Amino acid sequence: MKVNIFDVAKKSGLSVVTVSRVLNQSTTVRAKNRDKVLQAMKDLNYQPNAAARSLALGRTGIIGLTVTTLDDTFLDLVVKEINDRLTEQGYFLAISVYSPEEEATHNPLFQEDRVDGLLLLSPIHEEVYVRELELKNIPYIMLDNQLVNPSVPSVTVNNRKGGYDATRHLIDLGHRQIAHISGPDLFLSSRERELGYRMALEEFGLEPFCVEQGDFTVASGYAIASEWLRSGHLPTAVFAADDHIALGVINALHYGGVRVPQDISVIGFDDQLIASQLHPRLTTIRQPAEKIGRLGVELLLNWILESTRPETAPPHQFDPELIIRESTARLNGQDQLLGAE
Amino acid sequence: MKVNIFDVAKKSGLSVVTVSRVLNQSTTVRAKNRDKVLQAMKDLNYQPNAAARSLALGRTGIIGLTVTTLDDTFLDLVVKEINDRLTEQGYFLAISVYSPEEEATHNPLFQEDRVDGLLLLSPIHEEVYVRELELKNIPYIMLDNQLVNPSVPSVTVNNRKGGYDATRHLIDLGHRQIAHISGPDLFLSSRERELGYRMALEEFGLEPFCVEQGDFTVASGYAIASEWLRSGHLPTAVFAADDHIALGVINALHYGGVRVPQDISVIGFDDQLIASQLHPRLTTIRQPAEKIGRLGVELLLNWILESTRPETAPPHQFDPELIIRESTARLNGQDQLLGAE
DNA sequence: CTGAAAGCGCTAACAG
DNA sequence: CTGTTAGCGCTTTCAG
Repeated sequence: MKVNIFDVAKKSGLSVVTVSRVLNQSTTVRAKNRDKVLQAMKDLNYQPNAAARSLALGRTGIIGLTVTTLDDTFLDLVVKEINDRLTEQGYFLAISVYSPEEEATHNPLFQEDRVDGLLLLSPIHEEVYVRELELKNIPYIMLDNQLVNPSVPSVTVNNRKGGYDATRHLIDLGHRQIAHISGPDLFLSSRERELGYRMALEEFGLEPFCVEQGDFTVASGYAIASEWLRSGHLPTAVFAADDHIALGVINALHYGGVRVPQDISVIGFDDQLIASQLHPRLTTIRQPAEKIGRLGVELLLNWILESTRPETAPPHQFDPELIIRESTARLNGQDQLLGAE
Repeated sequence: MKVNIFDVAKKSGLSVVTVSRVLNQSTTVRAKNRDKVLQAMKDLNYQPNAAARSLALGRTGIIGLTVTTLDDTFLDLVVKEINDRLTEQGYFLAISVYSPEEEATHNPLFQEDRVDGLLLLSPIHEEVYVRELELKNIPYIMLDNQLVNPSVPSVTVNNRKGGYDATRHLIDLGHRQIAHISGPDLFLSSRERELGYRMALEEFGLEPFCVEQGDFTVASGYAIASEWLRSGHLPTAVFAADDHIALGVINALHYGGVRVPQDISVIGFDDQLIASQLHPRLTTIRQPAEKIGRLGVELLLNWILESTRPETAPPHQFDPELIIRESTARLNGQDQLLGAE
């Protein structure tokens, strides 16, 4: 049943080496012979064995990617970019979903050398993984990671600047009573976004209206804004640590008869697809997903091919981008919406 | 640098065979020797080579999964279930994202025998893949596929029943002017959901209020509902082919001053996470993601291990489930919301 | 319970 | 341009 390279050699009347050469697009094969080989392959329905190939070559051609969830626009974009770049270079991407609770050592991507390198996207307990990877000597790049460890190769987003820009946008619109709903403290990105918020306020001699802690879900934004409505103590603008929180806030405000952006401005973070489609279309901070993916692949492949660990200083970091849509407006604005995207 | 099984054998003073036995949890190794081997492995930081293993065993232990996108709650749930079940069985899941435009033959998962089997989740041009897989003789299962080909092993959802149940729910609430926004005609699921809708109406001697075609996006739902508002010709209830469309409809209606569910009821399909968090929390038809994943794995593993192609008759199909939340209510209901989940 | 030897299927020198 | 010959690292008979 299983047909191998010898069968093809026999059938084509040539040697296995020639067959192998055809397989590897070697140019040193006479056209006539190549055709013979190709014909034999087709006739026998030959499928080269990847394991044998990897063993002989000492490389698998596979790059692993770990993610914690799939239901997310940002991840989707990063992954698609990675996939495209990798395919371009003749590598194949294998994604593995793992829950943060699982032990790093349990992830089969780490177990044996199944991959030539690893990309870790938005990892949670990255220290554990780093230790494991260093021990196993697998090239890897952290993408959008949470820790700031100068010795770990990583591509990150300047969340502080994002937080600053978001807040600054609100200030520039005339707002002075600006609330912030943060993400879980566990995440550096949460802390950085909040820091950016505080920096912007400080720069203008403003105090935070209030800082509540959310958890990157619509429900948390909804609950917090509902509480504001109940207490009757409302800010004029809100910077939410992510789009889901922002959607929850807008949703609650609508229910409370408060208009966005006429009465209250709301800005999010991430540029989730859905947030750009629901009205008022959300003003937000977009993460440069493609750039992250592209650079990640570039650094990793370079490490693998040149076997030189990428420089970590200066850190590879991208600035996020302010996307102005319809959920923010000038304070007391007479329905004066800012330009949409 | 690279340490192999021989190094471990030497270091532990035993043979490679014994080391191999330890590696494979063989019970026929003296405890003392096992310890020696394990110690040597640790000392040398030994990593078994997956390629060599696969080559010798004739199997990779990897199951491939192809998806077209990642940004989706349903896919996320299915994938997580698959991942869990596979891990349980000692298999490893490798996900591959591919655009429908790519040729099946370009997908590296298909190229060489890298995987022991393949799961195709919500495939688009499945015929092409089927042909390829059959040719290459790779065990596979289609999950949530669009074509009804009785000879192809697949696990699907009864979309017709889902469409029927959704519509029936609206009818039971007293609605008679029920509109439908379908998905792209290309998808069997779209056509089936619409068919279910028509069947339910017919059963009660009702005519469709209207059937518009959407494309599974918030924007399409928004546009269509906006058009209704403009024309002033509104149904009392809407069955949207998916949650995103439903969200768009609700969003547009809100903007038009029409209340959901008091004035118009809206039901979706899929049970996307976000739709259950935004208010009014969406009444919808939930697809049995976990069941699909579980059965898919079961059938595939059975095929691989017993080398018997799964039965395709009767078809493996699950019924979706009506989830009643807040976006549907009795016709002319005095704010009479149905019970929430 | 342990080990020597023969592959698994393919590629990389090195000759011809 | 083509073929012979060794491995790549691991598992699996089959003896001991």
